[in-house]
Amino acid sequence: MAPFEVIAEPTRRQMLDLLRVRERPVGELVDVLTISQPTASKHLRVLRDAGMVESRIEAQRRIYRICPGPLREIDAWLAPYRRMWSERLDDLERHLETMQDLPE
Amino acid sequence: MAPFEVIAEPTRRQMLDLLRVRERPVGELVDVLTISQPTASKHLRVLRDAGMVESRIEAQRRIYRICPGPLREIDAWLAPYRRMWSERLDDLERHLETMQDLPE
DNA sequence: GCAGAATATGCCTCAACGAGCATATGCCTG
DNA sequence: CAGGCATATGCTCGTTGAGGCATATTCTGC
Repeated sequence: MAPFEVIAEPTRRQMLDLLRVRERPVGELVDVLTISQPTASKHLRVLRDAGMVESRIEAQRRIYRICPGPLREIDAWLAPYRRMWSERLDDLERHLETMQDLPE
Repeated sequence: MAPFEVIAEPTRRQMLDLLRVRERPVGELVDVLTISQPTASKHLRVLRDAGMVESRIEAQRRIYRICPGPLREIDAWLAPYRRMWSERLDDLERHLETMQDLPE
C-alpha cells in the first residue's frame, strides 16, 4: 500500500503520532485509541508492510516503534506546494510594506 | 472529503502537480493524463469541494487553478516527523565527526 | 505440559470509491 | 435557433478497505 493511502486512515495517523513520542506495545495503542485489538493489529500490519513501523518482541508483548523514512515521499511531494505558501507570504509582506509606505 | 483522502488518489495528485505549474482547462488535463473526460470532471469536483482548486469560466471552457491552502493541514501533521529526520541527520553528522576523531 | 496473557490472522459484511457509459447542461457560432 | 463544443452529472458495476467476531499462535510461569 502506498504511503499516501496508508496515512489516509485517521487511526493509522493517530498510531504514528503515538509512536512518534515513544515506542509502545499493541495493548497500549488499543487502550489509548479505544479500538479493538484485531483492528489495531491490522492497522499495524499495514504500517509495518509500508515500512513505517518496526516491532520488537519482549516477552509476550510486541513493542512497536516508528520508522519515519517512508513519510519522506509525502514530504517530497509536498515540498513545491510549501514553496507556494512562502511566496504568498512574501506577497503579503510586500503588501503590508506598501500599506506602510502609502497609508490610505 | 478530508485532505488526506483527497491526495491519496494518484490522478488527483497529478492534477494538482499540473495545476501547480499553471492554470489549465479540463480538456488539457484530460489530454495530458490520458483519462476520460467524466473521470477528470469527477476528480476536479472532489478537489474543488476540498478547496484545493478553483474554476473560472472562459467561453465554454472552465479554467482550473490551484488553491494550496488545505495542503497545509497535511504539512502541519508532517512537521514533527520532518524534525525527526533532521535529528537523525544530526546523529549521522555527529557519528561521522566521531569517525574522523577516532579513525579505526 | 497447561492455563492464561498478548497478539495475529481468517472470514464475513458493509460502505465507499473509482471507472465506464449515457446523458444533461451551458455557451458560442453561423 | 440549430448544431456543435466543453464540461458536468447520474447510474451501474466491480473492487477495495475497514470493522466485528471467532480462532490460531506464541510466549510465560507454574
